[in-house]
Amino acid sequence: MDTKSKYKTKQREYLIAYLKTIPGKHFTAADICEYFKTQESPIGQSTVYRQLEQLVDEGLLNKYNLSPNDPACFEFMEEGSHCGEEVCFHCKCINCGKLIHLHCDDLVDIQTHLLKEHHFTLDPYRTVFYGICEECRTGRDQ
Amino acid sequence: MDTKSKYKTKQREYLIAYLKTIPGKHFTAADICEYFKTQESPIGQSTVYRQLEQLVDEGLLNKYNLSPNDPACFEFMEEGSHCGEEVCFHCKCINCGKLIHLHCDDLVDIQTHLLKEHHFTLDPYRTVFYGICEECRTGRDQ
DNA sequence: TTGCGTGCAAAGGTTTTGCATGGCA
DNA sequence: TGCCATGCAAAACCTTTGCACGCAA
Repeated sequence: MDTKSKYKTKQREYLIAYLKTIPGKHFTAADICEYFKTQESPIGQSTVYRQLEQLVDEGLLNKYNLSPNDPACFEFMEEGSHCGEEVCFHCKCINCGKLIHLHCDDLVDIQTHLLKEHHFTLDPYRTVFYGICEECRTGRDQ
Repeated sequence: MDTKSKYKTKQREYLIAYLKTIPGKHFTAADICEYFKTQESPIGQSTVYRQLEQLVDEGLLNKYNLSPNDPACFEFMEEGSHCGEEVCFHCKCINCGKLIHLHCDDLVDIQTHLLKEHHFTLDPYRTVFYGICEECRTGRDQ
């Protein structure tokens, strides 16, 4: 599937330039729209959605479904960035909504296990572990 | 937090009765609405949403975020059912959309690992593993 | 010149909410 | 009787789509 964009537009250029300034950070399509509203050349929201989708297809961006009804969350995966080299997992706290990055080789074993025992190729960039973070667990009796 | 319902209404009773007939099956709020439209006593959609949410809080129902923009997916966890005794994980194929149940003790180790090493309490009933299923992997060159 | 990318506005679909009514305890 | 649950309609929300225009190649 050739999902690469064929034209190099200013909007795409500016978008990627901005994304490169926030590697590993999480953002929504609305965040991007907001940011570019304050810039010289705003980008229409349709374009933001379309470009983000395309960047996901191209592998430059990861997209997470954090909660139903909440906006999709993206993350720029710069080549050579801290998330680019090793596998990066995410944990999302059901209680406070915090999103935690995990770089742990042990979790890579999950991939191996799922593949060997269950013939399922896990995509860590799409998968989010849901649960309760430490603060929420120890802070209250839940 | 006391999230238990205080009143026992007919709608709630009928809803739970129906859910008990489809343990382990996946359904959306719209599915429930549709079903009850064909019954003697339909249930308003607000009520369906509110009751489903409540049942999730009570632990009788699991709720999954399968895809952004797609309706939330629920699953009834009957006590003593095949998913009630042991931990049940889910894998969702990004390609064909298939949802796979997994009952695997090895995956329970993930929970232990996440808790001990990362102080994160994984909730397997909320977590979905995304990836590529065997058919999609071997069927094509992806 | 060709046709893809853009942007506006509107539509789409799911979920939530306001408010009056009805039903459980 | 008191108060929660219901149901309708409308709103809210994110995202997609139609279409005309503009711009890259």
